[in-house]
Amino acid sequence: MLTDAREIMQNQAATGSKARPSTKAHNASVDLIAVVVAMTEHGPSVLAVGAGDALPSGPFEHGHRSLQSGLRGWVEHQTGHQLGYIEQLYTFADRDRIGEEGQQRVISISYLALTRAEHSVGLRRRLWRSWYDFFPWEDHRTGVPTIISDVVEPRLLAWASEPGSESLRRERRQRASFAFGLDGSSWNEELALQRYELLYEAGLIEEATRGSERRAPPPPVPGAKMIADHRRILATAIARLRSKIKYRPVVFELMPPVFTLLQLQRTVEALSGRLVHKPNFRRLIEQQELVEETGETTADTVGRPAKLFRFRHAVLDERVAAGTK
Amino acid sequence: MLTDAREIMQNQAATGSKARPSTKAHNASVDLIAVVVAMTEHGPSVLAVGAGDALPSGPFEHGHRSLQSGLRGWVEHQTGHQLGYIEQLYTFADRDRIGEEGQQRVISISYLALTRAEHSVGLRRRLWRSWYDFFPWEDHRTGVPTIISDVVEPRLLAWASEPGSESLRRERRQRASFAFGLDGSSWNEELALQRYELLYEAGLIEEATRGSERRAPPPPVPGAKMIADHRRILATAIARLRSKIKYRPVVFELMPPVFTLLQLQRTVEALSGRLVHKPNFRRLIEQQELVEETGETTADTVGRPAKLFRFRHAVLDERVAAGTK
DNA sequence: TCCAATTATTCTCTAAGTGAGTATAATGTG
DNA sequence: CACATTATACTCACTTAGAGAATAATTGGA
Repeated sequence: MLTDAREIMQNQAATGSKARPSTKAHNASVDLIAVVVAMTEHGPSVLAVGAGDALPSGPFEHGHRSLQSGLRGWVEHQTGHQLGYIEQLYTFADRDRIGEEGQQRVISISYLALTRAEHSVGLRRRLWRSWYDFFPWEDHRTGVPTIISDVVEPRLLAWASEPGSESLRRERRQRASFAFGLDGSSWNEELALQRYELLYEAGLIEEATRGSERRAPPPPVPGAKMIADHRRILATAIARLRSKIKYRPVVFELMPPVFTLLQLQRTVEALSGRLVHKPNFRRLIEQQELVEETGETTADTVGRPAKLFRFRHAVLDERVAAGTK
Repeated sequence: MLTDAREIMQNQAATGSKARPSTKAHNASVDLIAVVVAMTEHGPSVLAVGAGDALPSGPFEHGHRSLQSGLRGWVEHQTGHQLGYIEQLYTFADRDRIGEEGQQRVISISYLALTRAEHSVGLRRRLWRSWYDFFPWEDHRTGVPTIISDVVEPRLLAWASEPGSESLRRERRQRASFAFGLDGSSWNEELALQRYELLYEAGLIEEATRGSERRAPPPPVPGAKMIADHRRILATAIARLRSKIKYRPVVFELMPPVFTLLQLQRTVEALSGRLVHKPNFRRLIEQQELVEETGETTADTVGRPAKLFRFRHAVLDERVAAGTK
């Protein structure tokens, strides 16, 4: 069907400067990359492979019914994890990765998947790592991390003071303040990607200085590195998830079937990287009718026993907006 | 760089059932598809090619610096339009479109682009069509369109009454009510994609009954058809744009450099398909400081002259959230 | 047994935001 | 100069969101 459109386009393009003489199909290899998130004892964690510095990924194959099922198959077969929720993140073409034939480019399609760590089956090699290992400046649950005032802020200010036009310097200072909540700005947890990109641009991310050996790069800001652009993809996933939990009930994909409201709150806090007001959180959850009581209570720990709840799957049909803002 | 990751994955996969023996690259051809939106005299319009039933699209080429610049190049050279704002929509692999060699699949990457119709240069063949030509049920500016109560609702209810389990029928009724604001539900303009998918699933969209000639399809609901899945891509774009204008100042990409507040309001209304309260709209725009006065006023029409405004481009740096909710 | 510590749960208060209506101002037209 | 028309300003009720205080039900030990 689409051939019609392409022919039309090429006929039109024939009058432009980018006209292509032939109808030869243009080839690329397609990679599927997954950011698989689960809650572990170490906090919000991501499934890593290799030396713990790579996201699961694999080529899109003919046997795959669709992109999404291809990804699902890869992750399930490799790690024994059933992915509950899958969402496409972004598609990009890496300019620097030309295949040997020169006629090949790599298209990477990245996904965010949510699961539970217990869904792990078998003993295959895998690694859950807290995403704050990769982004230590993103965890504000116990206040603004010291790394920001000790390392990030001075280095960004140094970068913003490099020789150049005054307007460039002011713009850099402004972007740094905005992204990291410096000066009067407030911290916005959804800016995870912008923060990573800013540090990358400032040369403070290890991945940014790989390959180009022109001059000695400045020592990078703390945070575990990843191969290729995987850390950027992870930052994209974090930003997307932090935004999404506010208007869609996706947190429950990370929860056990039955949980207390505090456990739910802790999960939301772990994802967003900041604490929430407990009574307000409860009010929000209950007035949205996201959960229903099981009738049971916990007895395991100290303090008053908490009621147990389960997710009301019916809300998925009932409403459009429902989340944990 | 990514080769590392892929090798790791394949080593792991070797223990799974989907192990692939070779490292042979998997090929696909990549199509870029653009939904180019502008305001014309006919309302919110989309750039169509061919018989007005196809979105501009073209293959991703080696000369393209990136996917986005590839798309930009295609559209600019074909239509003379400068695309201000480009945003990736979705990437999908069409199962039914296998290339002649059998070793080929088509990956389509769709984009939403915003421009102004006046940016048109030259006389190349092109066509602006109101997007309500394709989705007549989406325009609620003059009340609920009659097509909903006259055609959509009865046909959907008939579909929801087909033989099957009672739970299936109830679920269908519920989805129809939710998507189209029937019964007690209220209309939600952001559900454009869900509505199209529901009609498609119910066999009421012409594209849904193409190819399969098993039995006589029911007559489709009014609305211009498009080739392949282009109408679905357009629905995705509409939904995305209707959502986005609420929290990001993207409307201004569609506005002339200088405009009145009423013109801005009419544009927002045209996009969202519903009327807004004029005083509240003004209050919102002004308190967000999205615009600044030029000092001039209009003199062209009847009534009190309106102040002219221009977009404050500074807001793009200042804030994260800024829109026309 | 009873008090302290701990966690759960409910309420209140306030500020800010949103939806809807009303009033006033400035222009052109008959 | 009344009047239609569009622009602009103001008000009010209602809902939502942030923050703190108060009360309830447990466990662990003095």
